[in-house]
Amino acid sequence: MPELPEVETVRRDLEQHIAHKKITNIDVRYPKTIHGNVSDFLSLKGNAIERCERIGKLLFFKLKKGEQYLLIHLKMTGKLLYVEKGSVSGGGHSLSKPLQTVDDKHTRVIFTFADKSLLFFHDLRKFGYLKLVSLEELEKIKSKYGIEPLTPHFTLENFKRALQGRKTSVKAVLLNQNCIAGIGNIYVDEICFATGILPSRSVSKLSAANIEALFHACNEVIKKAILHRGTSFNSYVDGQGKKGKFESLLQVYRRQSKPCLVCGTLIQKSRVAGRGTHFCPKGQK
DNA sequence: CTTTCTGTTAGAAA
DNA sequence: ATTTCTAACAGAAA
Repeated sequence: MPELPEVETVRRDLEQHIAHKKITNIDVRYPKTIHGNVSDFLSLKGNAIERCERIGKLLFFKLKKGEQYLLIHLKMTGKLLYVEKGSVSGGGHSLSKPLQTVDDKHTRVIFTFADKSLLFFHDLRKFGYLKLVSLEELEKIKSKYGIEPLTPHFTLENFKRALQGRKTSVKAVLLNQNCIAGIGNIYVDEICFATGILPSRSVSKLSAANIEALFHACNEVIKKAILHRGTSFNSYVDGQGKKGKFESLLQVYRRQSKPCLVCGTLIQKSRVAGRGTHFCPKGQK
């Protein structure tokens, strides 16, 4: 679930549910999920979450005390699930719908808040991490991120600059978080499809019009995906059990061997920038 | 059974 | 400096 629209959806939900809550307990089931010193991490007990923020695909919670920040990266399979007080106990039926998404086996960390609500960090593949950092460390991390769609810095001028002098493919640049932040493998294919540009095309061979089209498609595709709460294959489910709705709106991703929704030509799949890549051989050049 | 693939990215190798 | 490849891990699919 982990591209910008999905992480933003999670951020908004968490902001609603856990902002201003005091952390009363932390259960670290899998210590390697915590980057840095685990004992230091446990010092979060007694602190409170002030607000939930995000840059690119990285979530971070500002803490009330100590100018500290809790970074959370979901990587491939990380999920954050908020569960209301009472929903989790007993193994009952009526109130336990969220429980179905919290299979205990892959739960790595559990936060308990003062009102007895819970936040589960669940991560099958164990690539995701939680890390406590200072403001200084946070700023250093943020400074490495490229421009992000739908933010004030994401201007056509800056977009051109981000692509300037690159010798690699369009796909590699759009996936490079240091150039452009937040785009992952699903949306990069969707953006390329929307612009009629092959993901494998060299950035150096793009026309001015191509660059402008890509710039607009980044904003439009990401905006639309956020509107639909992202794409869920098996991923994000909120406290009410709602999944993302963008999957049915995907134009090319995972549509190999199916007819192009524009021209009917069969969508092809290949490997570009080391990733599975979907495109229409007729509509994309 | 084995092999390949999967939404990410840090770090090594080229 | 930039680009490409691999490893980290688990499980589904072929």
